[in-house]
Amino acid sequence: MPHPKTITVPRLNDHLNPIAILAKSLADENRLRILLCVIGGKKSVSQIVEDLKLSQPLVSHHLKELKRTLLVNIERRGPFIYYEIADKRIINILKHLDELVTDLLSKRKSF
Amino acid sequence: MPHPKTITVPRLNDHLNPIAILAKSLADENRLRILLCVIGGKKSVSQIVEDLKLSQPLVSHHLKELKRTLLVNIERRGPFIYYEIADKRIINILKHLDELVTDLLSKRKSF
DNA sequence: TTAACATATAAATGAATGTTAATATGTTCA
DNA sequence: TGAACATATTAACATTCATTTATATGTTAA
Repeated sequence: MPHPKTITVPRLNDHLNPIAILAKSLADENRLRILLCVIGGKKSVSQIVEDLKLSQPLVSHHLKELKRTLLVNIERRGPFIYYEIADKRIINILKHLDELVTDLLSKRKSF
Repeated sequence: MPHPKTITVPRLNDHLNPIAILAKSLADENRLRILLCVIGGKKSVSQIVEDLKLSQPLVSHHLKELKRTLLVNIERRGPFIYYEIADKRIINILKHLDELVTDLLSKRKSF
């Protein structure tokens, strides 16, 4: 008869390394822009390049990292390669981070 | 009469830099361990050092970064300096990251 | 096959980062 | 004061990382 409330931080300690890897993948502004850019649905690399005004090798580089950390999925269609968000929950996490950082900053001056 | 559902990602795009900075602060396993270490309440540096078996300069260094990104607060009492979590919402965010990364990894093989 | 296009990869570079060892700063108490 | 302790800072180092430039791979269509 364990009470749910007694479990404060379930198993978090056992997964710190993958959590850190995932956080690192989110720790770059251009990667975040790319992630948000493919929220709406699949987009080709060239579409992302055009939308974000970033160089093609830079976008490919970051897409490779996002793919490595499983945050995006790939689909090849003809000469185009389409990327899409692998799991939309990441957007909610970004929203939570945004709320938190906004509150933290409103109480202090700056980073 | 805008429909709520039309707003997909509210304002997230305007805050990508602080979000990335916050994510970077979470992107290190030792910093995550230190964060979890001070969940329960204020802890001195030497207590953290002993709990985590990390060197004192290393703990001080990471605490400085956690403080810079506003994730911990400080209270000086005598020769001791106590650190505590600034906002417990960060724990929920870590839980969400954990759930997500667990699911992602269960579908694929590895990072 | 070749030309044109889409994407990935490689090499190079500067900057940032995590860690260790050594030292400095700051506080308390005798 | 000075000794003992708690914490911070510095210097040095190796490693990682973001970016640019140049080039390679792969696909389609003529």
